Amino acid sequence: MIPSFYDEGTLVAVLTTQPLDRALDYKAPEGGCHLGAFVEVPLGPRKVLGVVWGPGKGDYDYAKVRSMLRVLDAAPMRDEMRAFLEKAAAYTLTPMPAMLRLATRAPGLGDPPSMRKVYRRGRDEPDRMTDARRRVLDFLSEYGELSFTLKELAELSGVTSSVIKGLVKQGAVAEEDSPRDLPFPPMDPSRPGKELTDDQARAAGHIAQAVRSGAYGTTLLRGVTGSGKTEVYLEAVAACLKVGRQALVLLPEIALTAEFLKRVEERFGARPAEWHSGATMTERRRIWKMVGQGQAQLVIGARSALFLPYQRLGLIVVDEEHDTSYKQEDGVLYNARDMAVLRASMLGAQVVLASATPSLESWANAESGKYKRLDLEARFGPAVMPTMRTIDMRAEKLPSNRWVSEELKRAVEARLEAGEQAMLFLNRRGYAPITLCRACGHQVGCDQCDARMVEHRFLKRLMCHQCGETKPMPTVCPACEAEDRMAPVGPGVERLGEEAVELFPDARVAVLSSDMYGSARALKAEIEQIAEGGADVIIGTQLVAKGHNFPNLTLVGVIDADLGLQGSDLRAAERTFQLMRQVAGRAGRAEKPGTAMLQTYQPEHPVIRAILAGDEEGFWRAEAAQREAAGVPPYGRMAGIILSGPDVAQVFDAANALARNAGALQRVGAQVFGPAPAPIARIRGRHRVRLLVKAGKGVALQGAIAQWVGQLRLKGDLRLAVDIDPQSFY
DNA sequence: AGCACGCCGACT
DNA sequence: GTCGGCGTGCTC
Repeated sequence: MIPSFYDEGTLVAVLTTQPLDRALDYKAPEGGCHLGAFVEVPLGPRKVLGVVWGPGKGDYDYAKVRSMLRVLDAAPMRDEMRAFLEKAAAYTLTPMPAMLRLATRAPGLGDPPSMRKVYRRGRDEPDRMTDARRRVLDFLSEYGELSFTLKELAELSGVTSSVIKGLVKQGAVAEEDSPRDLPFPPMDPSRPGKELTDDQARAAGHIAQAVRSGAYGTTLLRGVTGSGKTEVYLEAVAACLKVGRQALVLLPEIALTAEFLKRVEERFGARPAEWHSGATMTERRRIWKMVGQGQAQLVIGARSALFLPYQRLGLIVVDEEHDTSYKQEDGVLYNARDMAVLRASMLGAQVVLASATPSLESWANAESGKYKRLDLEARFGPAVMPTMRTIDMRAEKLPSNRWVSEELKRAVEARLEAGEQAMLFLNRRGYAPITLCRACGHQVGCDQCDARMVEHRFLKRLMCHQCGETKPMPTVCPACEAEDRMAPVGPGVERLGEEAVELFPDARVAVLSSDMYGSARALKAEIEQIAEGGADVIIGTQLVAKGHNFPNLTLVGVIDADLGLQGSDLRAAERTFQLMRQVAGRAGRAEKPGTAMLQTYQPEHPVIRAILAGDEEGFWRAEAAQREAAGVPPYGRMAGIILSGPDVAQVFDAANALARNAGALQRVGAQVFGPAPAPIARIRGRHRVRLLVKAGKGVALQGAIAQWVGQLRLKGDLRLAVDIDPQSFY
């Protein structure tokens, strides 16, 4: 049993956020410290953040052991959280300090509560009354005990701050210190939610019951768009709040919309804590501290909200669980969906994985009985699903630089006449994916990466989608120096927008792409404005497929349904299936029935056929059989090892050396493939080489990999990253 | 991550 | 002779 308190001078192991490979011993400070305490410790000439991780190891020259500087003013990290971080680190092969950094992503963690001055009605009357003074006092009387900041009060009562200062001096206005980080308003789980259908009520009841049991469990909640998934899991949230535990709803970053938050606020009568990348430092600190004190009952957030210091978490909802953005692709490589299940299992909490189109992993876990599965029927019966059909592009004779088939064009025109919205979906940002020299055939590439530069006419530049590098559009070919022969080839959403303007001259055309708006906030505002009728034809990329409601949208045209079917990615078919289903689900979400048209060169492809037939189970079964036969996830295990460095030969040498000495892997029956250039062989000037590891389902892969890569001494600027359960094969 | 130490080439 | 490049190792 580890003691939970250490007296002054005791030897204690402290884990810091510095990239050291283990915890360091320190002496407990004056007044002692708790296990899990957030502390400041000296490290060389610096002061760094750390957490008391356990008793000291005592294997370091005692004379050199230094004393901790201070215990920070934050609730100590709970045993459960420390154990979770350790397990997550072991699973993802992430060094502990990097793991700890994920859990301390809030500024001013150790600062004493930040205070600010607030003002309310004081006891005394001013010696002389003036118009301005009257306005201030009337305003304050009206709001009773409420207090305001100086700026608020001055603005709201229409005076300058000097008037208020004057009143403070005379005691007519009271000035007080109040903590800047306020608790979140309590949620009211007993407010009535939306009325549920029998089907929904049954599903909600199941999950609520599980939440009340206080045990771990995972439920896959499957339901098409409009089937009321959100209402159902909000009932589970209500049940969780009622038993006094905290709840977390994870969403893909882009789905964290004002519309969604409004629904939550309506359900619980107050705004939850919102944790997302756009949050200010002040907001982050407030959420981190309040979650830790149990004064934020409900958190709605993107994947990193999983690492907040919850005190008594009872439920984690992972909405759109199949979404690829749950997999962090740089830095710490973790899948928030899997980590949510891990954390819940350690806490005795429930997980709800919600999706219209679950990932094959979750589908298989439900099949095998690891997860419970609940299916929701569409609220208004099957009629709400759009009519879907393919347009065989092999039969189309489109002029060059045209991508909208005659049939799709006519369908859009029909919607415009009916005063409804149509969407053209193309998963390619920018104007044209290729910029080609008509004289010599040269394609403009990025100087730093092995990727083609994509023309963004909106930005008036070429952009590399790997590293974000931009350069001006060349007028002279960089290879053969021919003048004015550079031409855009292929469609991007911007170019499709131009075509739409020509095809539908009277329609208002809007192009929605993540790079066309300065901020996520501006983009969301634009999407909402369009959903309310601000455009007739919507041209969009991937991001429009994510959970936005367009009530007047009745037609979706998928310009290139084949994008993503090809390629070496083992999840390509699954992705295309999910994306097509979701895009199709955009149409006819409200009362109006919708149509989805898929332009394809492969109308016979099994994925396209499964989409058309609406035969989801059939698709999953076929895909599962294929993966099982190939021994790939979820029926086998995979890991990627990416070595990168500035010198190709050096990177390859290291990768070859690693591949040759794979004894640790062979002993567990795992296979190594490669080295091969990673699909994107160069990013930001660094060459990337990849090894793929494939193993059977029961293999203890992490241990073997750790042992294997541990033998490699990385020289110079060489980096090695292990990606357990790689999602993207790029 | 920072920062010091130290071992080789270009300069005063 | 000595200044400074950045490869290597250490921080309790």
